Amino acid sequence: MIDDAQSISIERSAPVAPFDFDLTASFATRGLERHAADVYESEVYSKLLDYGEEPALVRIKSIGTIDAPELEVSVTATGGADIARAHNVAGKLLGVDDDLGPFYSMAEADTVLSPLIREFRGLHIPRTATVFEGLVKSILSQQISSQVARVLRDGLVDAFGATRTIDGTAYTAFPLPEAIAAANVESLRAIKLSERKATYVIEIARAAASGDLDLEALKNVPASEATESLVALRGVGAWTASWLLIQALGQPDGFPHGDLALQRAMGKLAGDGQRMTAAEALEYSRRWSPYRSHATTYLFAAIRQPGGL
DNA sequence: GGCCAGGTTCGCT
DNA sequence: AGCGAACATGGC
Repeated sequence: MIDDAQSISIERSAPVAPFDFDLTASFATRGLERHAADVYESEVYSKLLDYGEEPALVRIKSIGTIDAPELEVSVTATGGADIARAHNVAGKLLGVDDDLGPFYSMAEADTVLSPLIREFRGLHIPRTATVFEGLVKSILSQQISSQVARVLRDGLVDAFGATRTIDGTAYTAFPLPEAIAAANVESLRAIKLSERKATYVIEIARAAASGDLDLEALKNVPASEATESLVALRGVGAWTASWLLIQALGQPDGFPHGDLALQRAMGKLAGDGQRMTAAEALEYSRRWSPYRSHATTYLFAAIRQPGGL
């Protein structure tokens, strides 16, 4: 393979301790070497970022410890990529600024959470590179098993994402709204989306690409307002919106009480063993407010473990 | 082979 | 407002 022309910029950064690099990177990739546009292998977390100019490859490795964390972040730019922007996004991908302290203080006294914060100490909340990425991934995940969702996400990235070869390895970025906006329903059906999901994703991509919908702006508004805007989109309900608060918008108190896996986990950990209803899960979760984004993340860390909840 | 997965919308009462 | 059906695919 022939590498594209490139320049490299390396910076060090210190996440807020405690920070477990392996746990956090593994959570971002669902324990896989590759998950959609994210790669985590040989102790390096990497992701090709595409903002419409030339893509930039971010590579992050740990050069510290859980209690004295330090990261080395390299940005490899092909052509005229925006290196400063890539460095800025890189830290957010693994939630380096995420301060676990207040959550841990609350969770220590909680019968459900206290074992989880010990088991997953140093897990930060990963963030998608763009709100669009989080939104599309969430829509693809609706109703189906995580196995099927993975097939859909990988298929979408492979079909519509920009690819660059760097140091002999091919990386693919999450597709830009423009790329999906230009697609048709049939091409998304070909990668196994239902006609309905295909329609929703194309509609949202077109709104984002045209500028009618400014998803990034949702990072700067209150959670209730962001939820209202998201739910107004066809294909987005309460479950999807709450996951976006957690995974894309950086809100502290998101809670997807409609989530079946979460309801099952809470039934086992805090109930009679049977799955909680959505209303029961929501009611129980109030004691974790305003740290429910963290609570959700730690519950899912347990859920996703082999043989987990 | 049928049923269920990390839901949502649409069309009926 | 509330309820049921349809949706697509992979695993058990």
